[in-house]
Amino acid sequence: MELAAKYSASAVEDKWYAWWQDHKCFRSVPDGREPYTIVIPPPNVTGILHMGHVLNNTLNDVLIRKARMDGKNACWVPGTDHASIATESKVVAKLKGMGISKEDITREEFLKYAWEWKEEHGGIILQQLRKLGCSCDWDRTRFTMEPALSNAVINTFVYFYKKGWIYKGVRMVNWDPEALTAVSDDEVIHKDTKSHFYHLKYYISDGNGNPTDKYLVIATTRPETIMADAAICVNPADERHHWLRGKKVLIPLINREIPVIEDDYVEMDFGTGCLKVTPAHDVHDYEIGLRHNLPILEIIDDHGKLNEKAQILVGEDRFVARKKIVKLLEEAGNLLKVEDYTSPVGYSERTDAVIEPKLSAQWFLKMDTLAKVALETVESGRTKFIPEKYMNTYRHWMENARDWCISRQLWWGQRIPAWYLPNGKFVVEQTFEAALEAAKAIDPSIKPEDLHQDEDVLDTWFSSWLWPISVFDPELPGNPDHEPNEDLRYYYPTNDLVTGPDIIFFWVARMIMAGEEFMGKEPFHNVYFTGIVRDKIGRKMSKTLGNSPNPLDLINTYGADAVRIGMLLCSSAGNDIFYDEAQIKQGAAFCNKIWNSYRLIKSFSIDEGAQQTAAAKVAIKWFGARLSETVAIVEDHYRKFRISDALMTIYKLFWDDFCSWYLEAVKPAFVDGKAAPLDADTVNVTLDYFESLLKLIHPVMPFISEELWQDLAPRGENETIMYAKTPVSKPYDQSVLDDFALAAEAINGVRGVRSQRNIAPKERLHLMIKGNSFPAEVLPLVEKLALADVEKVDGFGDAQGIGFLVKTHEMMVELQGLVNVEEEIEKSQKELEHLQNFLAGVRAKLSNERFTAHAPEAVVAMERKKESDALSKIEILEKKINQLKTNK
RNA sequence: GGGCGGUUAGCUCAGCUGGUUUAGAGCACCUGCCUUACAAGCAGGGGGUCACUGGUUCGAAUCCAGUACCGCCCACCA
Repeated sequence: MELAAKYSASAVEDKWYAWWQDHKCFRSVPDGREPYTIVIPPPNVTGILHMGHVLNNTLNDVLIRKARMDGKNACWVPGTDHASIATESKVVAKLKGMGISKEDITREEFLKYAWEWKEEHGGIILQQLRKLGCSCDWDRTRFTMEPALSNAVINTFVYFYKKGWIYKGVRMVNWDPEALTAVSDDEVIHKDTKSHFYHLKYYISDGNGNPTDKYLVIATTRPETIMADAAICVNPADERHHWLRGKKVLIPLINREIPVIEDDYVEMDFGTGCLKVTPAHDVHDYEIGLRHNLPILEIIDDHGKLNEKAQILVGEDRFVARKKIVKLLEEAGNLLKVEDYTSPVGYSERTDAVIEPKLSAQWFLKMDTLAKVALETVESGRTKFIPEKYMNTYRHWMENARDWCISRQLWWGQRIPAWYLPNGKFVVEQTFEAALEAAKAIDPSIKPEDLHQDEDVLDTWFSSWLWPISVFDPELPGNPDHEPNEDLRYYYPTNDLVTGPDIIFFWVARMIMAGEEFMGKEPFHNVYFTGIVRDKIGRKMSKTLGNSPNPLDLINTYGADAVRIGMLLCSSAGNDIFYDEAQIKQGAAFCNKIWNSYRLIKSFSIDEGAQQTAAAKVAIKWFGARLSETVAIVEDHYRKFRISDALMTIYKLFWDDFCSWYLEAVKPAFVDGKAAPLDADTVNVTLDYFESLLKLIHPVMPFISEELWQDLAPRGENETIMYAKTPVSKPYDQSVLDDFALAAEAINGVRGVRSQRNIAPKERLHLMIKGNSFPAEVLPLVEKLALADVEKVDGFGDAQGIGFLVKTHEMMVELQGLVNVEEEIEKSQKELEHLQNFLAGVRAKLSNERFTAHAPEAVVAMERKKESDALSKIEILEKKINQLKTNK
């Protein structure tokens, strides 16, 4: 293979991804090996890849590839989520564009459009994941609304219904007037919203529906709902309002008479102490209404518009109505004052519409037992959260979990398997046939056409909570008699789940509930929470802000490996990611570095007769130890899910240790303008080291590592780095590392002199090392990399030069006639001063009896070592300064 | 309103079961180099009283308390 000077990713990446797929490298089937399993957090089926996906799936892919190279049977199950609200709203929008309103077509027609949309856009994101390099077992691709998984959802519903945990009830729910559906409490986002506090006069009725001149004042943020008032409520202990007992008041503008009631709920010192009670449009008012048997009058319709029961402003949107009614109230003299007021208002997570509390019949799943069990799963440590801080959040939610509203007034999703009889009773069964039979048991005269299925579908999360089970064996959930199939037995529980903390309740908690309920076992051992990807200035990436780059563009420009590196570099667990393209550029630069180091290695030629240089020998010994040391560190990082640190450790090993030190040490000299051949051992060891590095980096940079690994040596037809074994850390000699560190410091010293004195890199220098204690075996390395003749001397005599200390080894680069002695003295004096200060600090510590008495021996010994080291350095410096002064 | 987490170099973060040469990394920055693997590079260099205040301790970035900001989660006082 001819290698260009620059690495170009795109051809390489497409080639190897296709090769991996052709060779079934991602495929996993149960066997005798230990399994390692991840299920993908299923992206929305019609979604497109965004930076959050890139982060998440890169992490997943790193983990799965690492496990694969560790010899495990790695299985990453991909798939998509039908995402009921998100997808339905996209389809509704598309139909709107075609001039079709959802209300004008039938459920069947709508679903036809929806499936068409799904076929058209579905799975795009899975194609995009391939560009990223994700090694999913595509043969296992699942979709939450495919027949088998839908069936699992229905079974689950019936199972819980028959267990008595699912019930239908009329409740105040969170109504999204835009999506026209109820949403769960968790899908409501409370945002502090500026509004006004309107103080309104309600006149006391004379008993015949006519106003007297007495009035009370209420304060409300929602004057448009006064027409639905059922009472005015005060706290029974509030003496200010005792005169109102038994009185009736008139609703402004419409003059409907309502009673004054008393309830502890009312805060005396909030507002005016008088609360207007509107049971149909406020949760708390609804509760009060129940306690006091108040009538419920709904004046806002599903679209958030006032209906005819409002009597006035009929057909107006609730916010328009608010403005208009304020004017009307003012004209009528009922508006006392208006205050600015900020209060939390609920918004729909999906549509951002202001949630309207609305009374409606919904299906609920009881949470008490499920939550209790799922809390124990995490508290016992059977499932660990990384970072741990999410435990607290989780516990709090689990301890306060409210019943889960699982019905949605949508069409895209699994339809609730409840069938109503004409008399209003209903039956819950898996199929229509079973429902008919059950119905006949209630009323033998029932005919098929008498049964009417519930119009609602189930919450998306009611299907995705089964994901870690249903992707393997959809028959199991809700089917207690079913024996788990081989896949489920082998792959479940999965190992790690990588996901965002924003869906800890929606998804993570509920998967744990379902896992415990149906499998009696946690669905995963570790949950790694990523941060949220933000832009450089900390804003959440969003389509509307337009601050989200298209990952595919980035992959095309920089390559998938570079994009992966860029995302990982700044992603410590649980911290938000501040995305910056510069990091991806850094990734691309790293690819190029790797590429070019390989170009160098490839250019090595072997001469069987050549002797291994002493420098090469030292370097080989050192890098072997360094590799082992680093591999151990990397393994530790992986164990702790510190992926970003693992990457940085490998990055530095590759760039600094291997390229800047090792390769510089072994690379051939130039003779007659040509690189001299090397001995076989050096070349072979270098190839070995390089291969180890490729294997280390492969989980993070799958493409370039495969490309170079394939070229590095002849490979078999089906061989791939994907299944090569992770390098292992072997025992190593610490003194080898220490000696090398000394050599490196000496080399840096010489380079520093060069830099200060502007001495050309190719000019050979003379380095003198005083005494004989400097390790002799690393001297050849110093000679080569410092480009200096190294000489051990007893003393520098009257040689002139620039001196420096490496630990306690005194060295001098001889520069006859080029040295300013004054400067040298000054420099040494400065260093001496610094050391003396340091020594003073150490001695202060050591002379403190309480320190020597209390501190552990090792710590005291360390301080003594510091003291003696400093002393000997000081001695050397003092002598040197004297010498310089004498020579002057 | 309740809870959780954070505040360390220009930026992003390590370090936090207290002591390892008077604080580390990557990027950015500055200086000099197109030196036959790589200018997406090489060599050298500058930069932080570890948010603030107090406490515990022989010793605190690290433990405790308080303060100030920042972020997140939960919670519909109308």
